Amino acid sequence: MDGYDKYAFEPFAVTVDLAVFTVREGALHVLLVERGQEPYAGQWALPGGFVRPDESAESAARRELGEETGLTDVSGLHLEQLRTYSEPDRDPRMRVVSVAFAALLPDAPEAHGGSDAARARWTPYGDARALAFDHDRILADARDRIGAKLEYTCLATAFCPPEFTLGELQQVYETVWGTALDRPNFRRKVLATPGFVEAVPGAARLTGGRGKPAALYRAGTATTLHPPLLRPTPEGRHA
Amino acid sequence: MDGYDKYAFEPFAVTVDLAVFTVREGALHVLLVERGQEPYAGQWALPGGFVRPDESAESAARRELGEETGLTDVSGLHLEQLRTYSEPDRDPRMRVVSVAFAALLPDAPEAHGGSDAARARWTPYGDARALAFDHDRILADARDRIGAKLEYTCLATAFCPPEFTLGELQQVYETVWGTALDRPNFRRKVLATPGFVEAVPGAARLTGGRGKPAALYRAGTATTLHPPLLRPTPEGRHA
DNA sequence: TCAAAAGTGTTGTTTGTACACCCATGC
DNA sequence: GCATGGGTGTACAAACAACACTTTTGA
Repeated sequence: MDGYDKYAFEPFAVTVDLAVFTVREGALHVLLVERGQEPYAGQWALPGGFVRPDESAESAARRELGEETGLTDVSGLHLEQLRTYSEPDRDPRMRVVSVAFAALLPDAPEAHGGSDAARARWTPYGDARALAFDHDRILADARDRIGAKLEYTCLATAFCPPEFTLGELQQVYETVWGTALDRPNFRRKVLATPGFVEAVPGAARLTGGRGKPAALYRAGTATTLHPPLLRPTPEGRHA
Repeated sequence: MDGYDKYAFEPFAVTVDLAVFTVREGALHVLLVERGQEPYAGQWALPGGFVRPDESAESAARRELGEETGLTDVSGLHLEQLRTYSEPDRDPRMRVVSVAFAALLPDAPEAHGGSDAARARWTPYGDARALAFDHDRILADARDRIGAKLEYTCLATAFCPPEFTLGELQQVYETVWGTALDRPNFRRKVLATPGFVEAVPGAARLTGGRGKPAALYRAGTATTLHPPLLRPTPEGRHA
């Protein structure tokens, strides 16, 4: 920015909107809140709120995340800025610029209507439609981004509890991408990437009672995947 | 966002900042402007300006791009939202939230100090330091993003004129990544990706007089690269 | 005739993919 | 035993990387 011109300055409201995802029962879920006031009263929307004068958008997003999910410690959760939505007419009341974030949760703690949200609910991604404002668009963008980032980052571990099995990790990929993956190959690929996961020595977990107990892993220190873990081409992408 | 509370509403100024890149003489250049006013008077900064009440951040960015570069038609240029910078103290005067964009130009038309910019200048990326505000950070983020997107999108053609040779395209990759690529393999890879480039029938261009004339290509219709064109691992990345 | 840049061919290695198969547990 | 999910092996195919070689131009 440049040129400090008081007359060029126009007041904007700045908000954050959050697309909070989790994997539950093999399906991607997103956290929605029911609006209490007009406009869009009674409709579902992404959680969010105003950025306060003394905080950054990131701080505001993390604060809202705690308020909406009821989690006491959200410091370790994955929170990622998506993009900013600034169409002049996106809010009928006034000029509101919204910084959108995507958050990934290991498992779904039951949401409780927080602060200013009438009700909060985990909703299967496919059922989240006709949201308030431009939240349909934001949600779709968030999902695209998450899916793409699974390919070349270690993001998937953010969906898992501190200790997890490779089967659980694979389920994250399969759920977000909506495709089945070959287990042996997935396993090799993950283990061949240094820093993606590290074994928890000796530990094992029974997977719902049935089957052989699986070894446990923790998230590693790496953040990017080289080479990437490409999703099977759905026979219609370029290349 | 949720909860229409007049008291929660705080006025923010919203600006756009642009990291405008071009490849010139085998080096990555970025467009900088010299600040005329305090704060940071006399220092270099990224071009940008206030978002007007009736336009989106994208519109503002494109408007500024035209004003700063002096280009009459910026409609076809690549403009991409990076992220939003919202630290409370990033501007000493007041609360300013800035939406950052990266723009890619085919070749460097000489910049002329536009509207509110005292002077504008193309600067080699490495020489762009000690910029005003948090622009060092924004610029570094922009460069990282561009480099990463070359791997899995067709972005590189945005650095090229409407018709270009494969050698020119390869130079874009080499310049942004700072690594040499094997020409035969690069060529095969590009041509094997449907929609990346399409041949201009019959046309050829002499490359600075010397050497065999090269075939000309246009940007194709694809936007993503599958599989990606990974940069040589600099022996220190994960995996 | 040489340098420079475009373009083609070839070969060995790596990676990915699709399986078949064994292991440990609960019922 | 058998179903279920974890884990290993293997063989074929595709992709990648390195580099030798040919072609066409200007000087």
